[in-house]
Amino acid sequence: MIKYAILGLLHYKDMHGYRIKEHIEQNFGHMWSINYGQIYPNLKKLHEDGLISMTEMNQTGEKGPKRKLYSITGKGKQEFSRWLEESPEKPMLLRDPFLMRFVFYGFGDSERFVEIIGNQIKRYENDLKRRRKNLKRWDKNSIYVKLIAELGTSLNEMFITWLKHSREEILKDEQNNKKRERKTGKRRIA
Amino acid sequence: MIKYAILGLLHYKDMHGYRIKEHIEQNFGHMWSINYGQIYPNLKKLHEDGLISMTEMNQTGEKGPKRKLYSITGKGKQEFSRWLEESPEKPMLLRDPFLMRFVFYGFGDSERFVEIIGNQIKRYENDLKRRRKNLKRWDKNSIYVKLIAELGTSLNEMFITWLKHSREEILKDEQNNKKRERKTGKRRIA
DNA sequence: CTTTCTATATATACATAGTATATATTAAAA
DNA sequence: TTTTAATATATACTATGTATATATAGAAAG
Repeated sequence: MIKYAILGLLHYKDMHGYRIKEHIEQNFGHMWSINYGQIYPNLKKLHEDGLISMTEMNQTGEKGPKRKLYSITGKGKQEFSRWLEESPEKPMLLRDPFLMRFVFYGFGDSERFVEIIGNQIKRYENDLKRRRKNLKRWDKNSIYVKLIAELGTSLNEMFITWLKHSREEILKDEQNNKKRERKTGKRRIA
Repeated sequence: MIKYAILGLLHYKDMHGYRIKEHIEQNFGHMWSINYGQIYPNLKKLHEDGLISMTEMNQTGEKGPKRKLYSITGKGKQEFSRWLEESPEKPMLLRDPFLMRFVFYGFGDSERFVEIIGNQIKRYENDLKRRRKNLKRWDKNSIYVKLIAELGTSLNEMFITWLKHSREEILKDEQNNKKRERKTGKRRIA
């Protein structure tokens, strides 16, 4: 999939590897991240397959070694369009180290987990502030990029609501458990 | 992370590889999927590290080759608890072949994309029906498992709303573009 | 009664995604 | 003139995910 993301960016503008990462961070950093370890091997593969072409640049007055500027080829544009108009097979995949733990929170100390949930709420409330501030920035972009940014804030809002709801439910559940313990205790004494 | 998911399931109950997949599909199939290619190598590694123990079973009256039943060890429980009480570092990661394409829809034929968005809406509306039906089933489980199921439906609802909103915005944008074309056409004639 | 089918069960090879780190170049700062 | 910082590319390694191979035995078909 990253292959096509890179192809799409080169469809928009010629770039070298370092610039691709910069571009993604500036424009999609709120939802997507990428590493050089994914970029350079993919550029190499795309070049071998003839989907992109490469020119070594002799830039002056710039730091660092020579840039390798990549352009999408005709073949590349064709392959990109083919992919773009496919109806995607696989469903959305949500991976999160917090949610992975959440499933098993029944095995541990609920007080600690209420604390961790608090941390998550803080994190995503900060994210949301930043996203809302950036939303206006996308107005000049294509509606598609703007809509993706809107999805980001919606997801964020929904998740915060769910986190707060979960915290309440866990605290309620904990109090019920304590009550039950007290009752059992009394019976034992009696 | 899968390492800890498996450890968590074995914390709940002794299982062999095949059963682990079955269990995940029955209980978390709506949000999580796993393959034997992830399960068996992980079981092997966990066993080597002494976090789980293994007994070959001599089951009779059952199909297939001998099962290898795994149990979590004391060391495994310790390692699992350590992980469980960690505050997760990395943020949520949403990966979706549809959203990856969505970013680049400005490069292609909007009519085709409206069609694809329609397919997505159908898919997630079916998912939502299934999820709502299953929600009651989680009442008997731990509140954590139940809350995760609720998150699933919330995410689903939010995404459908966003898809419908996006479809409208794209159609509106298309009409604006056509109007602009007609105006430019007139000017050219005049 | 023996071949074929199906479900159970384990295992490995391979591809893709993601992290960590090594290396080179040059401008600017100390 | 050595060090630091930014630019730029590249590779090694780990984790995740897909595809496929292999084995066993009950059930069904002929």
